[in-house]
Amino acid sequence: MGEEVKMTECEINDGEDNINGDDERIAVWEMGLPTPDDLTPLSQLLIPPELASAFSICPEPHRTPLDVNRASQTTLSNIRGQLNVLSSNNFKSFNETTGQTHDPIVVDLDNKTGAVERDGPGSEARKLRRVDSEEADSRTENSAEDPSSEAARALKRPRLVWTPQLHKRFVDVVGHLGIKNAVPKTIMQLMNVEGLTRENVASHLQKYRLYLKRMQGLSSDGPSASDQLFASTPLPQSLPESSGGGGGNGNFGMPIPMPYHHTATAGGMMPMPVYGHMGMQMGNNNGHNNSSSGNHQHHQVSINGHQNGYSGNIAYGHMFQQRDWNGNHYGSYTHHPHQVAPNDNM
DNA sequence: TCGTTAATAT
DNA sequence: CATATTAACG
Repeated sequence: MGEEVKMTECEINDGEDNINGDDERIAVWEMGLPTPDDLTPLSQLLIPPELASAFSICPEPHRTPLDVNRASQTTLSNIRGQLNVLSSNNFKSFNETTGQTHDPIVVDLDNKTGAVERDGPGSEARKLRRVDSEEADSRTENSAEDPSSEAARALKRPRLVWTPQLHKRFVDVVGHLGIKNAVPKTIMQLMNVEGLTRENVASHLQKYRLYLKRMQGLSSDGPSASDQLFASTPLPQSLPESSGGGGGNGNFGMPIPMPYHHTATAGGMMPMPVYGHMGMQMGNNNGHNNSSSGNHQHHQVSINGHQNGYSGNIAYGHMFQQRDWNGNHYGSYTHHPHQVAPNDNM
């Protein structure tokens, strides 16, 4: 069923530096926030792949700027509240290690299998879709008709792929909050990734915790080959979060990003798509190596409108598996359902 | 309602 | 088999 829809969208805001005053802090945050204009509309919103393919229609109205705006405001409000409550974690520069900043996360919507193919020039290669006997999804759009974007959202959401970037954000936020405050909702809010749900975060958090536990249990460190994603991220020093209300906690702060424009220097990171390979799985870390040897090209319609945003991206969909960046290949892909490989640059 | 944890799906 | 989603429970 779920065919693959890939989406990329973006929206993370970036923060920078620590500020002391709450007000100031907030102000900064606001600056960093995507703001309606920047937020940009996702290119496509997730739409049930099946529906899309069945009807060959492109997604709907997704979120209109208004929606985004609204969401943004909501987030902002929440964040404000949190900032006040959270006391202070001083936000600091974000990635000192990587030296990268957060990018807005982009959710890439791309359809692969079933999508809108109709136009496709030769896209005959339709992977065979299961006989559509009844696959046609009985449920059309009648039930709830809320043309609003919410409805669309409500419909089945494509499988979220935690790209390294997303995970990075996640880890950063968790580290920032401290174990105690790191709960799904808060994390989700701070990540400020559009399209990311509490459930998504909760699920990932679950895995993350298990990972940490494992790690901790097993002697020092040695990121097993497994946990590709986690292995690449620096473990937060789980410090017992202290701050409950007070003020500084012993936590180091992680920053949550702000307004910086990413310099698109020659680095080679652009927000684009590297769809090619790599979903996640890195044995060790990084380096971005995406050579473009990639073969698959999808158009990533990223509509990034952000000016300063950073972009990370969320990805849905399936993709072929990950190959190696360096030369290692993983052998496990028997039949991978789908994964989209986003671009990650951490 | 939210956060966890277990089960189920892909 | 790994990872993400859905269900169940406190």
